[in-house]
Formats: sequence, C-alpha cells, structure tokens
Amino acid sequence: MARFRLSDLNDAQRIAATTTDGPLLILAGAGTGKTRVITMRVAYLIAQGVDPAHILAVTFTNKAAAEMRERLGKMIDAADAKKVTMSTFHALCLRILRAGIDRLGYKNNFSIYDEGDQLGLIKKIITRTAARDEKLDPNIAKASISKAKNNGWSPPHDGETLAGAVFRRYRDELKTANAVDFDDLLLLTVQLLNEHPDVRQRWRERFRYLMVDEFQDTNRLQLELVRLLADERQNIAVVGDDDQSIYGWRGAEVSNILEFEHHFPNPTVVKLEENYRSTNAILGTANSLIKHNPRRRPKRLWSSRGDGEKVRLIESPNDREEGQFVAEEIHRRHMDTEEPWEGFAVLFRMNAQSRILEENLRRLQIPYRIVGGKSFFDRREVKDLIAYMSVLVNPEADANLLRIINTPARGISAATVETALQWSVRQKCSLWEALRSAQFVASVSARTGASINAFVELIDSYQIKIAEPLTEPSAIVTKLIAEIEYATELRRSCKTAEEASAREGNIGDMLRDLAAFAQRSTKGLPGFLDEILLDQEREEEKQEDIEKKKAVTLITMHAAKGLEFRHVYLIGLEEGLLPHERSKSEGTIDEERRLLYVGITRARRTLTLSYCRDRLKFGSVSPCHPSSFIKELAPEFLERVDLKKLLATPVTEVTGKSRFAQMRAAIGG
DNA sequence: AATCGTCTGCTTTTT
DNA sequence: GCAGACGATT
Repeated sequence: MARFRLSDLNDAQRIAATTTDGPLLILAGAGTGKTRVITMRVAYLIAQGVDPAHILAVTFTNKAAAEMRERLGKMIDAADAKKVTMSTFHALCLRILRAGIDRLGYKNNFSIYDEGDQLGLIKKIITRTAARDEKLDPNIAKASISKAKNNGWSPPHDGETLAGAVFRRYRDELKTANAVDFDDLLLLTVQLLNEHPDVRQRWRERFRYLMVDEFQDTNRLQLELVRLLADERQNIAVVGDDDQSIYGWRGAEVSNILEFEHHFPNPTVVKLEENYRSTNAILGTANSLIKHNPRRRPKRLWSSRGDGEKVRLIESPNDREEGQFVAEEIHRRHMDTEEPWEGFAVLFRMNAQSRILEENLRRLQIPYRIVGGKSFFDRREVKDLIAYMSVLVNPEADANLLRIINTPARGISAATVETALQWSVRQKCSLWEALRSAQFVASVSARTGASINAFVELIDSYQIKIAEPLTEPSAIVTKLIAEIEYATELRRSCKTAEEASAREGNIGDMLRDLAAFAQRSTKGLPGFLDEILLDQEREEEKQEDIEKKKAVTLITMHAAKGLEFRHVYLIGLEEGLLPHERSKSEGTIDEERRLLYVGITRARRTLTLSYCRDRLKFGSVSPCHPSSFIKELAPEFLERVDLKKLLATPVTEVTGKSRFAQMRAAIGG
C-alpha cells in the first residue's frame, strides 16, 4: 500500500511529480524539495501501474543514489523499490558495457583505470614518444584527452602534434590492456548504443521512464546517452538548477539545461521556487547576486518564513584574524545559545584556506571535520591490494600489473620491466603477454627468467582458483596475500610498527568488505572491484558513521552543494580568490558567481560573509580587495559589522535564549 | 633501493 | 610557504 501523499506537495511540486509522459524539465532551485519530488514521482509512476523495473533514475554520486533509494523505500513497497534502477551515470554505463562491450572488440572482464592509472600510462607514453626538446605536461595531456573524448574528437592520423600522438597511443594501449577509463565508460556506451540497434533496442525496452538528477552538471556524452535511451518515448524527466552549475571546468554543459527544449521538444516546464530551507534575508541576498548572470532561466527563491537575521559582512585585517574571529565566534555562539557544533559550517574557495581555520578551532578545542581532501583509496596498501585483485580478473591491464609485479620484491627489476614493456609495445600486446612469451623470457638472463616464470605461475594459479564458482573470493585473496608475505613487506617498508599494523588493518578491512560483498551478491570478485572503483566515497562515509561527528564542518563551496547548515560562514570573499583570478582570465566569472550563490543558499538561519585586507599568498603578505560580487548583494539584507565592535560585545543575537540558557544552568537543570 | 635535497608552481574534483 | 616531483647521492 502506498505510503505517500501528493497533498504533502505544493502545487508546482505536484505537477512535477504527476507529469508522467513526455519531456519534463523541473527547475528546482536550492532547497525547494527536489529529492522529495523525484522520489514522489517514482512512487506515483508505480502507483499508476508502471512496472518499477522500467524506471531509471540517474544521479551523479553514489551518495545521491543511495539517499534516493532510502527515501523511496520508506514510501513504497520494498520489493518494488528494489526493482527501480537508481544509479550513477558511470555505474549505469558499466552495467551496459559489462553486458555488451564485446561488440566493440573488448573483453567483458575489462578493467577500469582510475586517474592515477591514467596518468601513469600517459607519462610512459610521453617519455617514449617525445623528442629530446619536446615537453608535454602529463596532467595537461590527460585533461585534453578527457576533453577530446567528451567532445567526440578522434586523434589525428598524420601531421600530428605530440599531444595528438599521445592521445592516439593512449587510446590504443588502453584497448590493448583491455581497460577503459572513466570517460570511456560514457563514450563506449554511447558508441555501443549508436552502432548496435539491437543493443539500443534492448535497453530502450528496459528503461521506459527516465529521470536525471542534477541535469545542469551533465556533459555532452551524458546528454547523448540520455537522448539515445529516451528516443522514442521521450519519457524523460530532468531535474536541475542552472544557477547551481559549478562544474563547467569538468566538462559540464549548462546549455544542456538552458536549451532543454532544443534537445527534447515541447517539454512541460515546472519551476520550484518555494524554498523550505532559508530565511528571506538569505534568499534575497542569493537572488540579488544571481540575477547578475546573463544566461539563465529567471527564478526567484522565496520562503513563507520571515526575513530572519540580516546577512553580516565582516572585514578582517588579515586571514589569521579572520580565522581567529570565525573560530571564536562559533565558540561563543555555541556556549551562549547551545547551538550544537554540527550546526556550523565554514565555506571557502580552496582547500588551502582550511588550515588557518583548523589551527584556530583546535586551539579552542572545537571539534571539526574536513570534508574532502585525500581519499582512503590513495593509500598504498589499499591500491596494492586492489591491483592484485584486478590482475586476477584481468592480467592484461598493465597499470595494475606494473603496480604489483615487483611488490614485494621478487627479482623482477625496473630495468627488466622496462624491457618487457618495450617488447610489448613492439608486439602490440599487453605486458602480461610479454611475460608469458617464451621468446621474451629467453631474451633475459636465466635468473630473471626464472623470477618471471614464478610470478606468472603464481598469478595463473590464483586466477584459476578465483574463476571457480562457489569458492569464497575473500579466502582466496587472503591466501594470496599470505603467500606473497605482504604483511612482512609492510613491516619492512614502514617506519613504525604502528604504521605497519594500521596498514595491515586496512587490508583486513577491505578483505572483510569483500567477504560481505560475496554474501549479498553473486557477482564475485569482479563485481566487488566494479563497486569499489566507482564508489570511492564509501570509506569516508564509513568513517563518519563510526564517529557520527558532532562537529563544525570545514568545506569547499563545491563540495557543499546539496548540503545545508543552520549557520554558515563564507570566508575569503576577495577579488582574485572568489572570483578566482584564473576564472577572470578564462572568462568564467559567471560560474564563480554561481559558486557563491551555492554557498549562500547553504545557510538556513544565519549567514556571515567575510573578507580580508591582507592575505598570506605564496608565502608573502599581499593586499586584497573585497570581491566584486559583494556590491551586487541586496543592501536591504546586508549589515556591515565592525570586527572590533563585535569582539567587544559578548553576546549579539538570540540574547533571550542565551539568558534562558544561563538561568537554566544556574538552576541546575 | 631508499633517502635526501632542490626545484617548481600553485582552484574547484560528483565518477 | 609548502607540498609534490624528480634527480643526485649513498
């Protein structure tokens, strides 16, 4: 029985949730109940008799997909909810490719190269290809390859530049390695559906109702994929907000949402403008800023809540004092108003800005958490283990093989590997095939040859074990780790015993994850690898679960999208930082404005903006000017606050509650 | 093979 | 001002 009520929605939301046929564009401003509408729409479709298996909802992050799934589970029958496909673009593509990539000449056990693998391969190709005086930054090459793939460009065949040659070799060597990168997941899926009508038809039959979340962040390939799937029925509902498009630098095309009518003619267009998150002072400030953007769909967020407190604007002498002020004020407000730590967030443009904040928060013993930063998947031992497991599934993926071929040391030196690699390039085969080739092994010393043969036999034997159905993959991998004495290797290579055991613990965690995966899935080791490669967030979430942190949040404005906090501090609002200097030269100031807009609309109750007169930049103090965005903000909601006066006054807002709290404390309960 | 020292060059990072 | 990359050194 349905546990959802359409009457819980406002008029616009209800239209969005109940328009089931034809293209639908839902322009969902910040805090307007977007996820609610999407899940309600899915529930409504099912209530109308649509088979849940025919519904596809695509998101950008695993977190968003999981949240949607959870909410849907509360609304409708659990069995039905399970049948709905909710996945990220990349996970969807992976699924389509695992089923049919052989049509494109790959094997279905292909590996996925992460950005590190990509970079490693590109570096190798550059050093092999470039002439002595030629230079090409691998990171730039990687970025242009990604851009080229997303634009559907092919590498040039002749009269080629170094960059072009690197692109072509990169593409060819990936294929030889039976591997794809993140861009390929999209690119090859589009290619597969384009070139093979039967495959296309199959997936069109499967997914008859499509929904795409965060549509403003889709790139060209993602739009193309959606078009391919939606083609005949045009049952495509997209949700997004052009004002929150902040990933243009990653290839997102705002035009996808701005010109939705062009891609999907005659859509129903619904605007969600009633905001359930913030006060009108905050929304008015946001509206006044964003209306300065030329290319946008006009929208005005409003709330039935009152104006609330004015937005404060604070000037600090320098970044140190800014950090000190923010930390001290959060401390004071927490003490005075009993506002819990997790009600506060400090938002900034670059991660480097978090340092000063951290120091000040630590000094006052305020608990904090930093969102983003380095992933657990960057850890050496985790990468090694993933590489070992990947090699068992697909030994042709050079990147994985290279990682483990001599870890722990087994007598296959870097020089030997280099020779093998050269041989494999000449033979247009994978490194693995080179190692297996009797002809190659004969070309190295007897001793090295023996080491290579032993390694090949090791991998072969475990490959056979892992391929057997009904065997427990985690037991096999555990045995492999023991056989190569990886723990010994860790103890040898770590400075302290604690570090070694911490790393060993990470290995244990991952093996337990694998065992748990095998319990709930039939997809075995390959399935496990797919999951961890496309969900790098998992580990981080786990950590949060353990601590359930009651802490102040430090976060970039990018990473803050989709989150909300009662009290938000936006720091470093200076010309050159926000908007960033580079955006000014690159002509992407509109996106910087949207970034600030995203930051502002994270705040539920109070918002404090701050800039400095001086800032430590590249080691030396340099003067700064207030961001040009500040003068675009509606003056009626803005209050300039003098830092000195503020520090002199012990309690500002919510004095009543503070007194009440003090009285209660005095009474003792 | 590991470690030390110097050089460089500075956003944002869903997958 | 500092991290990360890379080459010279033992």
